[in-house]
Amino acid sequence: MTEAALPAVTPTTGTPETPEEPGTREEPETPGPSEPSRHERRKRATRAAVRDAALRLAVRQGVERTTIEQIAAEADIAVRTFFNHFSGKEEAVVAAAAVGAEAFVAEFRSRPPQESVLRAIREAVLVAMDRHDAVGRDHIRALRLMRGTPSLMPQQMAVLTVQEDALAAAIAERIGPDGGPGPGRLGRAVHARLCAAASLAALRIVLDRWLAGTADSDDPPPLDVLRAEADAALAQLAAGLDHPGRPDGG
Amino acid sequence: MTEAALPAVTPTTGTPETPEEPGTREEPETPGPSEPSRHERRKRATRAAVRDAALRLAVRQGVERTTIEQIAAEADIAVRTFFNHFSGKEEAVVAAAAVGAEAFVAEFRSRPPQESVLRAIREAVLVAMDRHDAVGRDHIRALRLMRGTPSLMPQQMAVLTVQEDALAAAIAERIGPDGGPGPGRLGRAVHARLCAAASLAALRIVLDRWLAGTADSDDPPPLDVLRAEADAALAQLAAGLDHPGRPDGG
DNA sequence: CTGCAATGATGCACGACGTGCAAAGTGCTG
DNA sequence: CAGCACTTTGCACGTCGTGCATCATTGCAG
Repeated sequence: MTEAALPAVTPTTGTPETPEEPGTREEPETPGPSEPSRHERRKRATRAAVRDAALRLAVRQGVERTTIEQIAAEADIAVRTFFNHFSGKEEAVVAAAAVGAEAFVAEFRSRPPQESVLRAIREAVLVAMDRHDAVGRDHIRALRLMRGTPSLMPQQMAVLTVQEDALAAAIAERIGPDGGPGPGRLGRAVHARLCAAASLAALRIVLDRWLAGTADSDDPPPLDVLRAEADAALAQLAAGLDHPGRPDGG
Repeated sequence: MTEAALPAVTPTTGTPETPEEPGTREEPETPGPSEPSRHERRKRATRAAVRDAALRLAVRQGVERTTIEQIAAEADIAVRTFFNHFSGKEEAVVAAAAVGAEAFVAEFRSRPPQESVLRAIREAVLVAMDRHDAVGRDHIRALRLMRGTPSLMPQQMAVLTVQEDALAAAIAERIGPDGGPGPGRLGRAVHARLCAAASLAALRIVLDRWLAGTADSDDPPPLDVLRAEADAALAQLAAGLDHPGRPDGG
């Protein structure tokens, strides 16, 4: 399981956004039109540092015993700055869960256009899972933290909603403009969002079950079980919830 | 639209749980085994009073400008007591959204056993919507508050999760024990939860769209549009997301 | 290079929030 | 009635959240 394994509910204990040391990196002469300014990059780096510090502390000592002051100290910022980035510690802890989701949506966008929506989602999920096979202890601990801390649940669900937005937008583009063969009685936007929401819910459910089945072991759980269940749940959505076991035909 | 119209995202501005005046109600000689104790009834009444006060104040002046002290005063309790019931003001405001959901699940449970899962859900939704046809101004205001206040979203999603639990349990009972004809490649529990989560997501999405379409009007929105879209979305889940427009056959 | 505007970080103040604890009030049982 | 369980309450106090002004960094124009 990797950072990009599943949207939303998959935190990372490392950061792909390495905080930049001022002055230690060679600067391009002129930033390209789509390249973030230094301001923007520093801001993102600070945010990532805070997010990762929050998760580290929460894994180490539990969310309830983690204070914002500790997070700020760990990230080497002022407490006041913490609130420039997050509304509270739960949001910071959970923010790590969002890290891999952009890659998942990008993978979905790059699927061949002839694949059906749910087929493309299924493939994107499998690709994301296959990206790395290493399952680290720290990673499992973070997942378990998320699952075992009720106070994190609202923010986890909120993160899921943001990702639902992104996936729905990608699906809407895939379906194409209204008037096409697409969504039948539902409008395109509703259909896209329905696919996104249902798929993400399926992934959430499957991940939760998988983690539940591994609660008492320090060993990395069998990833192929998770992979198979995710695929089966998505296939079920494709084929129809009133038709259990039906081949999805997608 | 009524209290029981849709699960989770439908608040009420009145309370079906009338706070009891101590000493003004005749007591049965002995509480039955399933009848709540007075302790329990008082606790529930307090909770309902707080919840309703929170929603009233939030509708009146906005969530951000509503303090816990105001809510406590409005509900005539101590601030300390507020925290015996809710973790924060957002949870209190959103708690009203959960009021009608038990009735919806009960309606689902009472559907004829030969109906498919999604058919039973569809029928329960339609029954719940038809229970009352009056759409009050206060009610629409509450719905719009929920939609227009980002800080409420995590707690709204959390409420949805609780109701997903309840609906999934009901669905699992309906499906029957594992080993039956039921869920195919997915286990019974996963299938039940998948149905619950996807259905509730559909209702959430449809309600959101409906409210978006009524944002600029004080008039009650056309309820039959909401009814039709909810039914169409659930039918789509029944028939398969990769088969837009397919009759659901359920 | 200098000046200026924009932006993020920071210190500070202070009201609001969240929690533990003990006391008071209420309800139930024997 | 006494004892016990449960809910509410007052209080203390650390933590949190926000507004505001200042500082530091960055990017741009002249």
